Amino acid sequence: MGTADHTRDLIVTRAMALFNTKGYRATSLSDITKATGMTKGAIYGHFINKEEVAEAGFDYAVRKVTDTASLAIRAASTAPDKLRAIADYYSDYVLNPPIEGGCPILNTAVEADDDHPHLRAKVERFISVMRESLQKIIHRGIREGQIKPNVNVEETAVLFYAAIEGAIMMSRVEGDNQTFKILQRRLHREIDEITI
Amino acid sequence: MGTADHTRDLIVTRAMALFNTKGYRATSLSDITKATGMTKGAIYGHFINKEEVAEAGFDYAVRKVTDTASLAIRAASTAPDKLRAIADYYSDYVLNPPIEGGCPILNTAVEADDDHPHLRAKVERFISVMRESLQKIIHRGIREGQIKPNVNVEETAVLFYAAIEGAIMMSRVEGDNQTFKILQRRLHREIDEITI
DNA sequence: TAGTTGATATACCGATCGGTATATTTGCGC
DNA sequence: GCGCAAATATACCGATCGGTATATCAACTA
Repeated sequence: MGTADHTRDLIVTRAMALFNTKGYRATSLSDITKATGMTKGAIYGHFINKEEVAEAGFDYAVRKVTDTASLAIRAASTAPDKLRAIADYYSDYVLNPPIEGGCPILNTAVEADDDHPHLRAKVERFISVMRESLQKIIHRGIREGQIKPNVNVEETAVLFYAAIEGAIMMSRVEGDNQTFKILQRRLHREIDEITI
Repeated sequence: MGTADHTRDLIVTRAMALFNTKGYRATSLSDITKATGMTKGAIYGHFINKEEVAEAGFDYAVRKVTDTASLAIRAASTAPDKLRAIADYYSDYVLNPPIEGGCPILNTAVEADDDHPHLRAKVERFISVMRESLQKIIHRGIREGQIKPNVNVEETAVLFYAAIEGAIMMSRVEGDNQTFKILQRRLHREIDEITI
């Protein structure tokens, strides 16, 4: 305990790539054994069932998305620049997602909203965190005189994140990021308009 | 032939409700037999395999969404009113979707982008039609002096549809349409701003 | 009413599913 | 090197999967 369990990490990362590409339901235990080079015995030595692998996989995905995103956000100093950094981060994300298979939030949200209540709750929590992060950036921008004070913070945060996730869906179906690039330009324009 | 095949329609509509709720992969033939009250023999008398049921189901879903949406759009006379009608249509759509289980475009896009190339292509085609419809409305609004001529048509269409689909995803995960209502207000505000 | 045809029901197939019980291997304290 | 415990591998389970072959049924024609 406490020290890193490399086998468990290997299973989680490889399995999550499969879950995020094919879906949780469509990924079988034997898919995971092939991808990891391990056997069922090894996997069930670390997890009680497939569902636990899925939840650990989603936690790992959230950690990875959060880490890479907040790195990009922190690199920008002003609120408008942070918002631009988010739009740009997701623009790259479409074809080079941190987890193979696209956006794990979007994918998990769609697959888990009926079955898999634990996963659904985790997605809901992430979306809430994301919205609050966006709102904090905008609020701080207003407080520090970088963003116009009449901006509706809640609406802007929802518009940003909803549009980003929707455009990811569109771009992945289309197989390129042209659509996302169009949205990216529109978000930049939006940011310019609310910047003082 | 030529005349309506009620049995086939029954299978398609009941199956699509399942596909849209649980997913294509997670819906088994025996789920479909239970939902329709028919047996495998009847189903395979009308379809060569499960994939064909899925494609017929998606076609039906697209027809239904298109029909109900264009009804709402046509009821509005000016371009800004048509855009408002679309935002309002989808606001109701979140909790009372025309097909049980949410937005079939979003659900199918996420599930089909790796496997199911035919479904993926159908989704891509619908998204393209939707974008063009939005662009036509805006273009016509500009031509008829209802919408400001400096509006970027392509960007606005992508922003609208992406934000709507993203907000549907968010709202369904959250189990209510509060988030979509916020987006709806933001879209109305956007429409007001581009209206002459 | 007998025969025919298309629709539906039943019974069955091999494959694969998630999961488990048991065997084997690995690595470490001594 | 020995013994033990944890990690991993193997073999197997019942259930269910999509699909098919065959049997039964319903409706219509002659």
